[in-house]
Amino acid sequence: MATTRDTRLAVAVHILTLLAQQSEEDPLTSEYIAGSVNTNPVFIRRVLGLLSRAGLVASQPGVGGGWRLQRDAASISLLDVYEAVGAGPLLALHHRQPNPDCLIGRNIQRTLLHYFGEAEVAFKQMLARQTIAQVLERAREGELSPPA
Amino acid sequence: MATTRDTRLAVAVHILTLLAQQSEEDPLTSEYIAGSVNTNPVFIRRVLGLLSRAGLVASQPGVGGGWRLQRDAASISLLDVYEAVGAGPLLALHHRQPNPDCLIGRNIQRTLLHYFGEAEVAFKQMLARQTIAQVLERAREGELSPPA
DNA sequence: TCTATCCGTAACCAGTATAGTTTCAGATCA
DNA sequence: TGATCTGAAACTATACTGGTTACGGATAGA
Repeated sequence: MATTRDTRLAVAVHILTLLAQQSEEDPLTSEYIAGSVNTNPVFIRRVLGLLSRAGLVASQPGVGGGWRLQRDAASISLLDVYEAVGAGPLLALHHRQPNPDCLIGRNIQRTLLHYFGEAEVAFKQMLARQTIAQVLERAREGELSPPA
Repeated sequence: MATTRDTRLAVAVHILTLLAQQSEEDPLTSEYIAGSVNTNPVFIRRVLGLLSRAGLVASQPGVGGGWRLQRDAASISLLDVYEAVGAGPLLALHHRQPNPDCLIGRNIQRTLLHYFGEAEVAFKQMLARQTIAQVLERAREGELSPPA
């Protein structure tokens, strides 16, 4: 199956939140994590590979091995995670170069880059204020409120 | 060809900017617009259909027909356009339901919805401040600066 | 040293979305 | 009546996401 949209950020945050509630001495395997996310271990390892390259997690192979956080959950912002999974720009420009013989055509892309860029900055600034520790806390709080 | 990312917002803003510099009596055809965007008229008409349903443009069939703005360019924000083209949420959640037997699994999606939602609001608030009139003005300004 | 476990990665596949293309019915105007 | 333009359907090529299988290499423990 595929349902097509990129879910790597959601999965990455899920993974990091799992690791954040785990003790240092008890790493989680990609198999276990896949069970919580409800997907397959290979996809989890692919995402963990991105997080590892960004220095957010580290792995240990072999019996009793698995993954653990490399940084305090309160120091990992969602922007860190967003950048770690390497998502492209939020808004795409034209696939093909617009017509350079047209006033709008030859200026639109630079202009869009400016305005789209401002919106993306606002988006990232908000992500920068949110941390894995907050996500974990809020997920725990969800348990307290009576189920609807 | 396809290059896959959704370019409808970029194309929609391009279209509206073209129409914004056009006089009321001289509508533009989808064929002409396609020439500026450098794509085919059918795709342009598909996007124009969305803008039309949102009340931003109107069409007239027949000889001398075409498209014109229905609202002042200064009153059309990029958020209006964004919503008109009906883009989905910026950040996807998991494709499959996470494991409900896991604390994180059963709370992560609601939690992500909250934090992702805040980032999306910030993004949209910025788009709401930008107008087609500004885009047109900035595209014209680009002409004045010496080419690099 | 041997074996079980776990990572790391490649390869391949299925499902889906974008947008290019062709085609044609219907509206409008001269 | 005929030229022009919209509106929409149908089909296609391309590319992306993530599911799946497979296997090499590292590690720990018996």
